[in-house]
Amino acid sequence: MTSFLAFAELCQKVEATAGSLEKINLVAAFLSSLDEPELSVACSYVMGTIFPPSQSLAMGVGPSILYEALSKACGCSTEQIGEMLRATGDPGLVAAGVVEKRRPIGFAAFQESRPLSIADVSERFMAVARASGKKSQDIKVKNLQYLFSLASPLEARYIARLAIEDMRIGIGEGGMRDAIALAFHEIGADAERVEQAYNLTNDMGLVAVNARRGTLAELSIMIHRPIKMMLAQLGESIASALGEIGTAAIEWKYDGARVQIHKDADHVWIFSRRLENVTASLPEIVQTAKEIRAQSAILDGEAVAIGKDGRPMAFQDILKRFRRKYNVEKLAARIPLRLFLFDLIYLDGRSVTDLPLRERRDLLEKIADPGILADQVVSASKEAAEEIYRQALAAGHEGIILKNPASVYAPGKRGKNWLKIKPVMETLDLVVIGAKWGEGRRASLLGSYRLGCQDAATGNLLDMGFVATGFTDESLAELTEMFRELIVLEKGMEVEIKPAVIFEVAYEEIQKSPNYSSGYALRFPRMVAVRYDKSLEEADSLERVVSLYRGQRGRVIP
DNA sequence: GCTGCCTGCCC
DNA sequence: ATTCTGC
DNA sequence: GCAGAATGGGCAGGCAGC
Repeated sequence: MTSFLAFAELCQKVEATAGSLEKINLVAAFLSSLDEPELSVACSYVMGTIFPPSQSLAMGVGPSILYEALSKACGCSTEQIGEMLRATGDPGLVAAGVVEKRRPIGFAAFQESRPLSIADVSERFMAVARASGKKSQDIKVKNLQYLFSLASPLEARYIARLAIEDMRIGIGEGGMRDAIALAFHEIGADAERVEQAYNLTNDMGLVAVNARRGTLAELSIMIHRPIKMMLAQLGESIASALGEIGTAAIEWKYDGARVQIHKDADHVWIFSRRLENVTASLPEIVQTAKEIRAQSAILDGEAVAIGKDGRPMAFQDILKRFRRKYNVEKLAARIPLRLFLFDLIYLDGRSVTDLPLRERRDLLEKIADPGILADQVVSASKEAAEEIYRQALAAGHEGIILKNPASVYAPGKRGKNWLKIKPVMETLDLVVIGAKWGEGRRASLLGSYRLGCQDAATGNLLDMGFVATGFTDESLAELTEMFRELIVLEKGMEVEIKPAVIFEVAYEEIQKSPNYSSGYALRFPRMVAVRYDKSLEEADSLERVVSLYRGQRGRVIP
């Protein structure tokens, strides 16, 4: 039985190591020392996941519950915790610091308590996840409290990060893949096989156990078990994408939500991008899938809300359908979803991932009606691609995807065989009116900035959300120093800033917002330039935001 | 029973 | 989702 | 070029507090 302290020490070493090969060596050596149940748990934990998606369990713990548990376990105030968080930018260090100052527990109690094992922690996490109903928050808190009251500072550091499933030690799916391959290579594991097994099961613990037993090959595609979806990479331009791919299969990039449909006779399951089972929310997609002319199949596509005018509804409307549990039929009538299938993964008992796209498409066309297929044009012509792009945007969608017709279906891969092309939107010049202190690599830096537009009628600034990407580490440090002098108010992790600086901000779309005073917010905002040359009065107005909002759907490329 | 906060997950 | 960064 | 980290808006559901 391995102690949790050993796991925590591993995490500490991995976190402190810069080189990825060295990290992988450390993890691999640790994995080799574990028994089977521990191995399964440790693999998930190192990556910062507690439960594989197949278990349909969630911790239900975020910062709020974590800090409540910490304050109760150690007898400190939430204010103290807030201060430590601002100073360290790391929930793990907060936990370690708080546990260190924990009121000492009685000597007898200390003597009796065994050191925490990996299994102990895993049991408590299970109890946390299972708690539901009245008083469930208390149960979650009490279980975490128990762990923190027994933990050393180092253990607490990683219990805290695990509880919110955010490890940040530099090992993700790729690192764990390599570590498992290294730990069990003598039994026939290699990175390729490990990755494949993971992409087909989405459960790293299961993969590790099978790697150790030498049974990786047994993890194969099965109906009802979702597999990782193939993803598109951002292409630079239509011309460069055609240059890479040559003759390409060109499809619209729909503004919808990805669905993976499993059909077995009359049974249908639908999985989302994160491989959640969303079948119950999407009855009309289930119905549509039943009409597929195959005994069994796994299909890939996009669910899109289409309004009465035949045009796509706002993405926000699609969100009202996904994961809905109540009033499903009522919402389905108001926000009907249409299915656009673009790929086939499995057909009548056999995986077709190894077939080239063009053959998968041929099979797909045989089993599905044209009405539920994404249109596809195979062409090497830049003009043809540009015309499809224009049509997609005019129809209110995001752009196009160019696919290599000779490529296999690569689960979980984001590669050059699928390239997405999206328009660059206009930018807005917005006033920085607030900020939030960052965490992790952005500890003690302002890591996120609140933006406002001018309200010409009143002369007030109205906020329209935050921007937190587009900064280099260097620019973030400079901006923090500059804004430090402009802070007018601090509360918690947020600060209010004297309006003086203008950010030029790019975005994909303007959305209606119930959360910001302007009534609008940006979808995927990113900072593209600090406009030192612009004065406050030159910031964009709400009027301009509204006019861009009205004109953005069905946009025409000049 | 209503409201607001928290969490997880869609992009 | 987007973006930056270290390897 | 890949993998990891740090961060965005908005929705439903679940729960707590009133």
